[in-house]
Amino acid sequence: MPKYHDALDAVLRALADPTRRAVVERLAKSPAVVSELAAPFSMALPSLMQHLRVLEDAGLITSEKHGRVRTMSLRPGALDVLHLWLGEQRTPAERQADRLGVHLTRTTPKET
Amino acid sequence: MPKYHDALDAVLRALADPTRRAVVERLAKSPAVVSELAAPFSMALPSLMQHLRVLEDAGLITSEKHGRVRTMSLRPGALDVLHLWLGEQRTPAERQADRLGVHLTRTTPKET
DNA sequence: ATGATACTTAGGCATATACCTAAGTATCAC
DNA sequence: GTGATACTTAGGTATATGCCTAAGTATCAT
Repeated sequence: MPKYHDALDAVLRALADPTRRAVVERLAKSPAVVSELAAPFSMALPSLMQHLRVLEDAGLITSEKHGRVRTMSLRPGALDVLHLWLGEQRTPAERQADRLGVHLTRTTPKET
Repeated sequence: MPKYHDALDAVLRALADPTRRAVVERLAKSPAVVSELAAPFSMALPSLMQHLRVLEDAGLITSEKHGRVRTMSLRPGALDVLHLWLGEQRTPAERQADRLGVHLTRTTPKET
């Protein structure tokens, strides 16, 4: 029953970390092998690997190993669950605006 | 410079917790006072308050106190930053599909 | 003024996270 | 076979997170 929520939870937890988000951003461009993914970070390899595992467990990425090289890819549609949830959290006011096809200029958060 | 990323980070961290997500979902319907928000949870009030604070610090919700009652509301547009980021993480294949106006039937995640 | 309400503040604790180093294991190149 | 390469596995640590109880503070009701 809580399939959807569990998936959403895993995805959000995974994306809550900057390193993992950076990996997702990189993989959005194209697949890459572990060492390529690790290169931009000052982190030890095992640490980065943990992040990759979290992403894979969340279903955000997939991997395939050929020889000693593992290639990681962003799972197409993996972010759909988030997109879906996001759509449900629109305030009544926003829904109204949607209906009218209005684009509101947002009141900015406080700081510029 | 990292304004956007900081905001995104705060939002994602805030949404990574199920309790906080539940609060957001509740507030998406309408504003509510603290005790209303706390009611559905078995959690002690101070614990729930901490969550509310995280949400407010992330800019997801706002609050106003009148007398001894504090009313919390979902900040319209607060989730825009996430929506935006999400749009950027589409794979080349997905972008292609977008361009064609194609709706792919997703390969489901492994478990039904 | 007195008690009940509706939060708030102030510690404290236990588990979860993010990292690291050291020591494998499997391939690949010679 | 040997060494280099590309991960993997196995602990271990330090901080962050989530939750709690106890003790306020500010309002509101009588």
